[in-house]
Amino acid sequence: MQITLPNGDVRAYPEGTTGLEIAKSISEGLARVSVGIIVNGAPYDLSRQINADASIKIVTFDDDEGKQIFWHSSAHLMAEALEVMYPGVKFGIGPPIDNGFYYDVDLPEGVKLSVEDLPAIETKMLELVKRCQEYVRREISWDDAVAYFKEKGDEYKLELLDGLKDQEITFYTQGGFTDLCRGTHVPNTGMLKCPKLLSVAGAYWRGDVSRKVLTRIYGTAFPKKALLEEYLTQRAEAEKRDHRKLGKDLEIYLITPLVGGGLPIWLPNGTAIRRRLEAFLREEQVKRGYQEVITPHIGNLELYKTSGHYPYYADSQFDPITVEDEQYLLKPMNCPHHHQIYDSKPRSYRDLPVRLAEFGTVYRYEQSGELNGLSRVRGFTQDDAHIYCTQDQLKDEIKNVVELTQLVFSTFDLEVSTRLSFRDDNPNKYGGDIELWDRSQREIKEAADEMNLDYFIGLGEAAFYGPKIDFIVRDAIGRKWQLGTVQVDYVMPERFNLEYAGADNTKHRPVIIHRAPFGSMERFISILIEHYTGNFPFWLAPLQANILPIAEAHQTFASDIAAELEALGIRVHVDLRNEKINRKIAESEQKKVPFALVIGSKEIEMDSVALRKHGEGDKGMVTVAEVKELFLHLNVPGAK
RNA sequence: GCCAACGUAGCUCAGCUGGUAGAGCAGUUCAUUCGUAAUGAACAGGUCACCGGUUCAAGUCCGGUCGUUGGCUCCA
Repeated sequence: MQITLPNGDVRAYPEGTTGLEIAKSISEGLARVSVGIIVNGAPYDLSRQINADASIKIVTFDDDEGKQIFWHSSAHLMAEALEVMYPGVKFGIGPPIDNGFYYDVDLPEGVKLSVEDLPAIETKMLELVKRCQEYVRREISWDDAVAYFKEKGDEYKLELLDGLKDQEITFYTQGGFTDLCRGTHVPNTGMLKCPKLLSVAGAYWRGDVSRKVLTRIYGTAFPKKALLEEYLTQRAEAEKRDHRKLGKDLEIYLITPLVGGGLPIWLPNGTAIRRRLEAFLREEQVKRGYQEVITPHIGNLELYKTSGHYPYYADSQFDPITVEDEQYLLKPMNCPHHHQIYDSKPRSYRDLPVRLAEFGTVYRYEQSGELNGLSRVRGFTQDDAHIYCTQDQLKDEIKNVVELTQLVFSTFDLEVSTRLSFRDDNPNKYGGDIELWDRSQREIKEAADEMNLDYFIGLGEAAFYGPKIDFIVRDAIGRKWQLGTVQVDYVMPERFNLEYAGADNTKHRPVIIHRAPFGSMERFISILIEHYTGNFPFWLAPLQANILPIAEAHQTFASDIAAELEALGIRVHVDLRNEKINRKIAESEQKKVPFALVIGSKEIEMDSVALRKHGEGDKGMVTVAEVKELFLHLNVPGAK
């Protein structure tokens, strides 16, 4: 048979040759590190025979597919260790994930597992690694598979088998452990040299709140110790970037139990950053024809009944407040208020698009277990806007807001992934006509294609009133967060009976675009803190320069320079403390202030400052005029 | 909300198998007037998250509450 290699070479092998034999024929070294083989796009075990012409790719841990195989096998290895240590343990699912694997297990009655138990399990895993047990694949009939797990008493695997009738069932066995598994696996446990178990968590069986909570054990594994150590170091480094730590160190925000969980208080430094961001976006919005509005923090419940948000999202709203027999809701979103503004006077097609923007603070009841620093809170401010336009204007308007969103992300050099969030086929989750949905999804996709967006489609991720384009980033420890969003809405115009007079002198429905480039100021800033490791660019830094006189004799000159810079709108501080210059510099660096201006007798003589850039050190003497020029140049959004 | 872990001074942390709380930094005061990452000394600072229980004795053991963290579920 003819085997085509990734580089295009075609080689002849006898029928029934295994992946491992092909690997060996290429090189012994490759055979030693390969974990699987992709045959015509499908992953195969190396031990499995190939019986027809095929294109193949041998994968190692260095390939993404290889990592998945490696970690999936590691999950089985951990399962085997658990079965030895906790006889009677039952297994749910144990897949590979981004940086490792997990296995959901139901431990025997009375057994509780905590992180302290993980080292012992690791030790057992290492013992199994040393045995170099082969992973043996076996095709089995559905009935035999059911019989096996009935005998074993594992109702979770039986439930999984229920969903696999009429499909090929495979078992994998390594050592004494057999699992229902599609594969693929590494040849033997000996390859999984450096396993590391990381954490324990509860997880509902099949993600269903009404079902049993299983114990989920997270782990990872590497073929070399150096790789494991590198990974662990990276994790430790990432923790230092955590916005909750830096937010405290740099006095950006505060959360106190007395105010309430998820209700961040913006400290002066955080407020400075936030105001700069707002000013940046305001300016861009003015250029693009937005009008700014302000709406109250509560609204009559009827408003949200009209919009459909209540009771649709009742579970995640604070309970209504009753005032003089009327019920009010703490504002969970700004849109209905803006619709009232649109509807407050007759609109002509000549007025459209109407673009209403607001930094609007909203309140949502998030479950206590979900609260997370600034990323997930109960009170937050959206950089919200609603664009009311005609059908003809829609696609251009989508493009405009996507362009604005991209400007925002590029200004901060943020790497985002773009998701087109469409509906799935669960009719209960969505409102409005299916034709309108199809139309808006089509329009979003066309706009995205015409803009050459690099996107993926998320089915079931749409809002109840329409599809979205969502921009997603990762935080320091790899969790994904949605930031910006662009949403097309045909439902609210109907619900609020919004109209405009067309050129034909009849009433028409506008289309609404909801959009928020930052998403929430809180979450966006949490990401920025981590993205910059707290080293904010000059234009955003709460304090932009520390002015450091060396001794008392230099204080007047230092204060004069401070006043000159402040007059230019630069945020400076003069360190008049009776401290040595070394300490003043050290503290300025620790607080991550972009510049320090050291002032001594030499500088005064030359009408200069000694410029020190954060993280880079002494830049030498620079005249006061040059400093002003530099700072003004750096003090604009996106400047570097 | 659910599962698990954690909660000691403003911050970072120590406190062995229960015997009555300790360090560094920050703060205050004094001395020092200093040239590119922390000058020295003294002082002050804690109902050991909160409530209850066991015990002669609880920061330490047990239970509950609150909060935080890692996940799950949810996210307009």
